[in-house]
Amino acid sequence: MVGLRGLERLPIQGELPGELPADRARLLLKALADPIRLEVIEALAGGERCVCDLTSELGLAQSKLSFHLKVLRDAGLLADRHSGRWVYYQLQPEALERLRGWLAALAASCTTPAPPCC
Amino acid sequence: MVGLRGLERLPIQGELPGELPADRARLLLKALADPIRLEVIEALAGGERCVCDLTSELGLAQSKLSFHLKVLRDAGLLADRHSGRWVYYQLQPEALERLRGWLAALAASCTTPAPPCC
DNA sequence: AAGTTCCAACAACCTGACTTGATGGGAGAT
DNA sequence: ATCTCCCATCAAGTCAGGTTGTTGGAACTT
Repeated sequence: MVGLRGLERLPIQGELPGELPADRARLLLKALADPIRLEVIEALAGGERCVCDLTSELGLAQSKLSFHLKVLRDAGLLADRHSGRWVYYQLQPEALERLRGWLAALAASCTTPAPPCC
Repeated sequence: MVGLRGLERLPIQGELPGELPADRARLLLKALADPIRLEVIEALAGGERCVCDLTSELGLAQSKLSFHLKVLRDAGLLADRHSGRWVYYQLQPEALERLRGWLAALAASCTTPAPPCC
């Protein structure tokens, strides 16, 4: 599997309190750090899409796409919606926003000069 | 090696024009998506540090830390500064900011409902 | 000069993530 | 009921990325 190593089942979906622990940030980053998943993300940036639609647009094997969609969904980056025999996926702006907040916190005071050292 | 696969030597360091192509974003994300590198990043969030300092604080083999520092540096996330026989590393807020911008663009219109499908 | 410390780079090994192909379930159509 | 389509899941194989130990250069000390 993928974005995991012992922390796959923390309560990911419902977590709005801006603060994002490092482990959670790592899960998001790991989910995003794959070329195919980035294509999926960018395809979904325009709005919700169904799986069959993504399959043909990205030219991926169904099994392959399904694998990557699961990784993104487990990370909380995507939400799925079932309708008939189709499944629609949507990018979750909250997840992106939390990651942005984490990045902003890092940048806040990183330019402090180094102490004398050793 | 790591954050690469054919695009390791694009001009990474000097690139302020807010726009961040997907390939570049992927390089940043891949560099960040590692537990050890996240520890390094967080250690540097407080300000510049020398390598020997990081080695002892994170309890890492010198070779291992050097490997990860190179990945982060190649991605443009870190800048190094040599002084005597010491090397100081600093987090680059511009890189973080560019990534934040990329994330913001993704979130902009991702909640558009799906077209009828198939 | 020789010795020591700090750090980067290399080769070989190894683990874990990704790929591939196949199987199975759910929902609609005939 | 049967068939078809859409999608998730599984097992097995592949391979890129990370680890480990070592080597070597640069800078300072004695």
